[in-house]
Amino acid sequence: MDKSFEPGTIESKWYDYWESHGCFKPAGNGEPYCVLLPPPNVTGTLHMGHAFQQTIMDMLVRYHRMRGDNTLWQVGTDHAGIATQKIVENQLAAAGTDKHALGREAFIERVWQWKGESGSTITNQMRRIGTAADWSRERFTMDEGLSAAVRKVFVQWYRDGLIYRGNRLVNWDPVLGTAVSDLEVNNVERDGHMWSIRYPVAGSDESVVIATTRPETMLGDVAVAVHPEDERYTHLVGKTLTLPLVGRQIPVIADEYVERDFGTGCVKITPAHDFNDYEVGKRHGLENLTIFTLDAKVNDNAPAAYRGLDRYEARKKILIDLEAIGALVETKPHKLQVPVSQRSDAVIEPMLTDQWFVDLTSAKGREKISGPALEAVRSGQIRFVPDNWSKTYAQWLENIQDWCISRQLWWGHQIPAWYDEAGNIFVGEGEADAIAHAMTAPVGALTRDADVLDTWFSSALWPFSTLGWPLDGAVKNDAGQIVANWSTDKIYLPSAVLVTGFDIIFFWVARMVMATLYFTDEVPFREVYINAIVRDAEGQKMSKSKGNTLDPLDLIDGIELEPLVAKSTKALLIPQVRDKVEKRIRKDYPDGIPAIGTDALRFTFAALASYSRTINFDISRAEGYKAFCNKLWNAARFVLMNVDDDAAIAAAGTPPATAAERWILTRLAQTLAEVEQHFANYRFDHLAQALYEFVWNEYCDWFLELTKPALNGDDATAAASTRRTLLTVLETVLRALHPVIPFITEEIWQDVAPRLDIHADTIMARPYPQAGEFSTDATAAADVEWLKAVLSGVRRIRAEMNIAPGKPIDLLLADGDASDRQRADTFAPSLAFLGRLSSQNWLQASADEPAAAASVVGQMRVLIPLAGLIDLDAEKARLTREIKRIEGEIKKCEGKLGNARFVDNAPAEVVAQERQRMTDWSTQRDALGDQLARL
RNA sequence: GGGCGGUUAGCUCAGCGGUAGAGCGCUACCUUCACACGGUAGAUGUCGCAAGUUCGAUCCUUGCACCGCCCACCA
Repeated sequence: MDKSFEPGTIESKWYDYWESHGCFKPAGNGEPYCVLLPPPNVTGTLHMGHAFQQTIMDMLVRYHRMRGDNTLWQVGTDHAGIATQKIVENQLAAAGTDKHALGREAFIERVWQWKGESGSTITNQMRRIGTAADWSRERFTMDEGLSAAVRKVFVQWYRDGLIYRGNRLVNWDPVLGTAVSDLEVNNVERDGHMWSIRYPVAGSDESVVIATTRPETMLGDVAVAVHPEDERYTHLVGKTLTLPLVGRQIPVIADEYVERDFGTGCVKITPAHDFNDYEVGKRHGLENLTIFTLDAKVNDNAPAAYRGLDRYEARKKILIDLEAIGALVETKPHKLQVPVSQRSDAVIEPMLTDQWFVDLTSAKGREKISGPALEAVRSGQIRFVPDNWSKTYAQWLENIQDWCISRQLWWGHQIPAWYDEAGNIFVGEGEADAIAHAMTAPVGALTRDADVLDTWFSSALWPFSTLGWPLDGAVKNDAGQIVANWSTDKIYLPSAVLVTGFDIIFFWVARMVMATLYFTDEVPFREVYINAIVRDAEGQKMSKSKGNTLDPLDLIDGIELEPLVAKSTKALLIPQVRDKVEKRIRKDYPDGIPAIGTDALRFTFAALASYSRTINFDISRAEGYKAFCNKLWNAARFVLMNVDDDAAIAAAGTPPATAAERWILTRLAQTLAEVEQHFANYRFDHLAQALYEFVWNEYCDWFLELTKPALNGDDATAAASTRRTLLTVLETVLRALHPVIPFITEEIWQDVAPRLDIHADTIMARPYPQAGEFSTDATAAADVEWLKAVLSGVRRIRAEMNIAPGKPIDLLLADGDASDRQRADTFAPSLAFLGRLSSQNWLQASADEPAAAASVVGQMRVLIPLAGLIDLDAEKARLTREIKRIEGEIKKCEGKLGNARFVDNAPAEVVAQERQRMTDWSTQRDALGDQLARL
């Protein structure tokens, strides 16, 4: 083995081996355990969030597979309608053309081509993270089987009366030219204005003043509303106003929606371009007057002067014109929330359009779809981890709106609906099926609906569509192999746990619950683990324009400064931003990013994965875990070095010969028990910490050191037994660590396992270790604690008295009892080796006590004679300091024990514990006090 | 407006009713035959503020302050 751990050389070797040998496929007759990968965008690239989330899934999958569960990690990618279409549209634009020039069919062909080129980028990146996913079952949301599932679900919901088509006000993205759902709209605070405009009452000198942030929409006003009990205006209700600039006559209506205290208490009503106004309009039977085209220009319903103007140009002109006629009463700055499309940053324009909806709000929609989804979480059939997210989930479902599922795009699942020349709707899996299920025969030719479905519609079916539903056994991959069989694969439903981010609880999680319950009567998963969001070391969101993103692959492989700068600034078009980012990177990573390897990156993710909702990724922390990998590596080197060919190794089943072995096996069992708990609770941070501490602070710091005297001593039995225990604990802890750090554990295990006559192709094929496999020994544990205490005392004296670490010293023990004497005998070689002692003796009762530095273990004094080593004053000062500290502790104990209410009310064991503490401190204080007196 | 988090060592975070912890960083000493990606010893905290419950509160309750996120938004 090399002197230090070099991750690069082993990672691809083992990944290729595992994948090509089918190690990631479900196997065995154990309990089904399925994890669904949230399918990433097919043309995307891996970011830190993916890497973190996938590491968590991979740890679970590897753990359960080793536990013998029939484990399936279902992977795949999402066609990501808008995102993917946009990329290809940008490519076309760069080439000086556009999708309309190409035509729909050619455009879609072009997208498929792009998918073919870049679709495996992210899955190959996933492989670098080490993900043990069954790639032979990889799916794509637009593959044949999933498309069949989409059609079947759409048609079934339609026939069950749960999908409808309607002309509704929807969030319209005028740049992308499509409707988007409520969830795809962000409200962003922007500086704007509030304008007050005077509307004259027809045939009167009176007028009302309305306030608006969007004066251009006045072109579509059909009323002005006041509160029914607002006495300022009751006399005007029912009267008519003349809409300035337009001249149209509009009524004054009364509606409780109006807040009397806000503005003037008069609200202009534009039902076709505002969601609240739309509701008011419905209540009052008002006309919906659309005044914008689909690309947000003023249409022909407006006066000629404004037609064709963009909505913001129209706003300017209208304000000028209002000013000119004296109708503009006031202009003041106003902060407002602007609805912005997530995908294009365009300001959303509410538009009346024909769209398809899933009914989630009618009595039937609630009973059949949204209600059961709510109930599944309320009843505990689905459990959120951490639990508080179930509240978020429930509140959204309680206030849910119908789901607008149609998108005016080309890339996606085209809606299986046709229209005849009379406008009748025909829905079916194909044209013939649609006609066959219709009440009436079509009038003339059928035309297919041009729209596609929201990307999340197909994602919602992921839990069962990937298992082969509804084309049982008929879906084959390019190699002609069947990828999924619903009749046999449905054992993986419900899946065990969904690992995902809170940002898609509504987009995805809730919709999977709705669809899966409806079509399979099963919940899609039993648990939902909501992982944290990854931020930079300062807690800032990672963003390319800030220059604080990290590419997980750069952490794994390392990257020099110049390539890092080049890559981080490449896509940035604004020079100021580019300069800022470059400056930041040169400051943050003056030497580039060191290669830490996949294992260290994964360990870091595990160590950061507490229940908190954000994690701040700090490279220095990752470097620390790289050191851990190196530590493990070198521990293995030490072990292997000591079990070379002719070294005797005790036979399997031989009881451990030394207390040190019994102690480390005890600690191993305890650690494994903790690890099992932490896996069950998804506390990967505690899991990582428990294993880290065991390996470093116990196995390496103490056990390896304790084996040295045994390995080099005369007792052949002890040496042989020690070799077996060294190997056993190492082999076991490698398996325990494998789900977290798969590569290094496999690499080392290959060398270690054969020494124990364990033969398997891969560590993945071996069972996960269980606490019960190792017997515990409380006596041995206490013995080693004693040894550690004595050595700590000796080392502290050395350090504080400035005795060179390598200088041999004499040890004198005094006042101990029989058990101290026995332990001193047992551990004599260890004490000599670890304490660098030239001699160790018990102080004879009759002998004069030499001047010595002291520390106390229980009843026993640990003495280092001072002669020639140190001066008395230094030791006196040291003892005085120590006694003072102990007296502080005693004072605390006295305070408690002197309080009658504490003694009376606290549990007996707490009081007993406090008394014991008091005794221990007092013994120490007395012993050190005596020592000081002697000096 | 409704909801959910957070505030603990210089930094990043665990702990959550009974002696304040980890990693990184810091100080001193040590190239000892697994490892300097190392070893040994050490320093560092009125656990956001205030009141309450309790024998006892970093931990429970209430209020407050600051930071953050989600949802809904008065035109």
